[in-house]
Amino acid sequence: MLEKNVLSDFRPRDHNHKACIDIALETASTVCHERGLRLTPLRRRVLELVWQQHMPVGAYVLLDALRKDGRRADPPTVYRALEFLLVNGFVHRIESLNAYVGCGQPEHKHSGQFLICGNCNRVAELEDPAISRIINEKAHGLGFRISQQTIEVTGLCGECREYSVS
Amino acid sequence: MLEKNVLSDFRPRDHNHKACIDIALETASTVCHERGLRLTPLRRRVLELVWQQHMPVGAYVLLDALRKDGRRADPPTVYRALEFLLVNGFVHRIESLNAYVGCGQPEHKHSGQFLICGNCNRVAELEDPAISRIINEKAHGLGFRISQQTIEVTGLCGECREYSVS
DNA sequence: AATATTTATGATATAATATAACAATTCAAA
DNA sequence: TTTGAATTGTTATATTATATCATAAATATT
Repeated sequence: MLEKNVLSDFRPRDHNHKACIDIALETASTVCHERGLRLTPLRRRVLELVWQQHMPVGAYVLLDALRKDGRRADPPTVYRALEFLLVNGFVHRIESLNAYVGCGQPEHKHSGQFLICGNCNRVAELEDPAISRIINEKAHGLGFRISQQTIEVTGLCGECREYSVS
Repeated sequence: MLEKNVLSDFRPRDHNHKACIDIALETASTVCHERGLRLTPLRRRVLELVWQQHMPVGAYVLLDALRKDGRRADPPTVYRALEFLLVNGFVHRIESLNAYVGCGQPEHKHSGQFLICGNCNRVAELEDPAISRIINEKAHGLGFRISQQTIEVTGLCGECREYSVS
């Protein structure tokens, strides 16, 4: 079972990933309607491509995929779509990888707390108030006002630990 | 007074910064001697340049500065020096800025927890065990084994808050 | 000290990531 | 249905980083 502070856990290799994609697209569509945002075919396609796997994906990988669609695409095409998706919470940027990953909870704004497996490259996203809170406390104690938290943890996911040497 | 979990607080604009640089270079020199590392003139100079301010500095800014020294320098020159300084803990990389900042505590390995002022660009470095611990706990709870934590918080430092609109 | 070995730097080229700027098109409001 | 705004097309370029091989400097070995 998924703990409530885990927005997305490491997904087993054999899960029904099509459902993940469908839900993400459906959610994005709904949220866009609610907010008067335009999920254009391009933006929708880029979001779908980001969701191809539960791994961060680079902008130029997305660009190549768009070209394989037969579409004319240049860097601004994908960066603008990513900008839209980022600003509206449909994807997060993984700073330590210069890459992008889908977010299943665009309904409410959050920075995301990421566990990144260095072996299989899968990502889990947490949104743990205890983590945010303690960082907030420490920052406030120094007179700092937080606008954004970047929390990216690399290591080995449970599955990869089992197959690696201790 | 500096709390013990704050490796370097936001420094007042009028502090004796030459002392910061001197101490950083002296510390690096000592640590290198202890560990059999070679703090070559180039590496020492790059470290000195990183320490010019308590702000993250980009690789190409360092490159320009090396050239102003009259030295022949190309990207690999500065990236190799940075690699040495990073691996040995004399500088940290700020992932969200693609930039580098000096570390005053190279004696023991740590990832660093950074508060980055979006107004004045100064950085404070924490090493707060409570933050690390809670992230560790949550990660372990998901079967994840951490190798590296990237914690970068952007916002406004106390001084800049005072001069900005609430 | 002379030579061999390792480590560091010089030098050239190119890869990978990202943005600026302006034109054309599409969408939506009036 | 025109008008204005938002989106995408298009070209160019900026920014960040690495690969590779040559040279030089430092250290180790004889």
